[in-house]
Amino acid sequence: MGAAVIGARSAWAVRENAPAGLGILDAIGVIRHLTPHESLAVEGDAADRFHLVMSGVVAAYKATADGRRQIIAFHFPGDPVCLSTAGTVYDHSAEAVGHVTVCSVSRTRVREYTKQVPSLRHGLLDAVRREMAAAHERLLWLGRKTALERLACFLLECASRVGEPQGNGHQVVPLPMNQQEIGDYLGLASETVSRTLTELGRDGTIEVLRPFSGVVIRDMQRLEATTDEGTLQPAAGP
Amino acid sequence: MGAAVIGARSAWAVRENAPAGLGILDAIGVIRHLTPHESLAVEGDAADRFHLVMSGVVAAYKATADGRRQIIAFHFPGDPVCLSTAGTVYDHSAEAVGHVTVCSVSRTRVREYTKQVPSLRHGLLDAVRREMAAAHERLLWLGRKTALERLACFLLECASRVGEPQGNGHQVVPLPMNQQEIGDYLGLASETVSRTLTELGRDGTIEVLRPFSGVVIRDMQRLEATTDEGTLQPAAGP
DNA sequence: CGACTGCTTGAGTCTGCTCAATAAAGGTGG
DNA sequence: CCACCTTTATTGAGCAGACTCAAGCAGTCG
Repeated sequence: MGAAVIGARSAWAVRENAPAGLGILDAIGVIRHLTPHESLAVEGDAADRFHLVMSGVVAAYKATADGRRQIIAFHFPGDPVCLSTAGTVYDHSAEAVGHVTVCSVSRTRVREYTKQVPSLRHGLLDAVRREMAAAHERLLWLGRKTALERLACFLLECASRVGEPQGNGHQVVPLPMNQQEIGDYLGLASETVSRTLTELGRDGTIEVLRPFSGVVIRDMQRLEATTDEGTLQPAAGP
Repeated sequence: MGAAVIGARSAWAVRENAPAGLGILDAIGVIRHLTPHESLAVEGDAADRFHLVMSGVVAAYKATADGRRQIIAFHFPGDPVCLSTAGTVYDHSAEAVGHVTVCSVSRTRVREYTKQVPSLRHGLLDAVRREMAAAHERLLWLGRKTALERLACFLLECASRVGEPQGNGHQVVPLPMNQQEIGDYLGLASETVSRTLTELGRDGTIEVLRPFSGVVIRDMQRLEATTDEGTLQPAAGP
C-alpha cells in the first residue's frame, strides 16, 4: 500500500510531465517496481505491452552477437518505453537503471482505449515523433562528434531533463547511470568517459560529484560551446 | 505531359510498395521532380509538408555548425520523407541524391484527409515506427561497429531495398549515392569507404562496379558474417 | 572486515582520419 | 569531336583520438 501510494503520487507527477495525451494512460496501466538491471523488454520477444516511466531511469538498448552494447535511449520519468515498436516483436531491449517504477499497459488495452479516446492516437504519434527527433540527434553525435562533444551534449540533454538550477547559475545534474552505461549510450569506452569527465572538471566547466553520482554544471556557456567544437583551442582567437 | 505520365506510373508502383495505407497519399499529393542536391526540406524551416519518394533516392541529414554532416537516412522509392517531424519545424534537412521524383503533400491536407480515412492515421504511426526501428539499428552501427561491419550492414540494407537477384546467387545492388554520401551515412571518411569497398572486393565478397555505381554481392553468407565480426580473421578456426 | 563493484590513471596499440598526389569520368564549350 | 575543367575515386604516408589491457584505489555491501 505504501508502494501504491508512491505509485499514485508518481502517476500524478507524470500525468503533468508526460507528452500530450499520454499521461492518461497511467489510468489503465499497472504500477510495477523494478530492481537495478531488471528487464522490461527483450529484443525479439512478443511486443505485447509498453510502459511509462514514473520514477528512475530506463535504458533501451541493442546488442551485437559478441556482446557489444549500444544504449538507444535513457528514458526519464514521463517518457514512454517501447512505444515505438512497429511489428509484433520488440526491436530493442529495455532494462532498469537503478530502482525504477513504471506503469505498464498492454497494447490491446491501448487499442480498446483508443476507440474511446481518439485523441490518444495523436498523442501516441506525437510521442513517437519526439523520440524520432531525439534519435536523429544521437545519430549525429555518434557519427560525427568527438568524445568531448558527445559528453557535453549528453550532460546538456540530462540537464534539460533532470537538472536542478541553483540560483547562482550552476545546475546540479544527478546521473543514476554509471560510466559504463554512459559509454554504451555515447559509443565510448567507460575509460574514455572517465577521462573526459575529468577533463571537463579540470577546466572548470563542470564539477564531478564524488563518488560519481552526477555533475554540477559551472559554466553553461562553455559547455554549450564544447557541444560543437570539442577540438577548438581554449584560447583560440579570430 | 511526358512527366505527368511518368509520375502517374511511378505513383502506381509506389502505391503497392508503400507502407500500409500510405500509398493512397499520392492521390492527394503533387508530383515534383528534383535535380541532384536539390533541397526538399531545411532543418529549422516550417514543417508544412512531407513527401513520398516515387523514384530515385532522398538523403535526410543533419549538420553541425562547422560543416560536418550526418545522413540520417536514405529514402528509397515508397519511403516517406520528413514524416517523423514532431513540432512545427523540420528537425533535419533533406535533399535529392541524383534525379528524384517525389509526391508532396501538405500537412493540413493530410489532416483533413485523415478525417475521411481514419485508418490513415494508423498508417502514419506505423510508418514512423518503422523509421524508428531503422534509426535504432543505425545507432548500433555508428556507436559500436567497425568500418568494415558498417559497410557490410549498409550493403545488405541496400540489397534488401533495391537488390536485383541474378539467379546464380549473386545480387546486383545499384547505388546512386557517391562514396562521400555513403561516408556521411556511416560516419566514415570517404577515403575509408573507398578502402573498405576495395577490401571487400579483394576477398571476393563483392564486386565493385566501375566506374562506381553499385556493387555485386558475390558471397552473401560471408557478407552477412562480416556484419557482426568485421575484425574476425578470415581463416580463424575454433 | 573482507570481497566486490565501479572509477581512475597510465602505457601502448590500432583503427580510421587528414593531407596530398594521381587517375579516371563526365560535362561543357569551342 | 576534341580539349579543358570539374568532380569523384584511389592510394599512400603520417598522425591522433579513442580503445585495450592492466594496475591501483576508493566506496559499498554483506
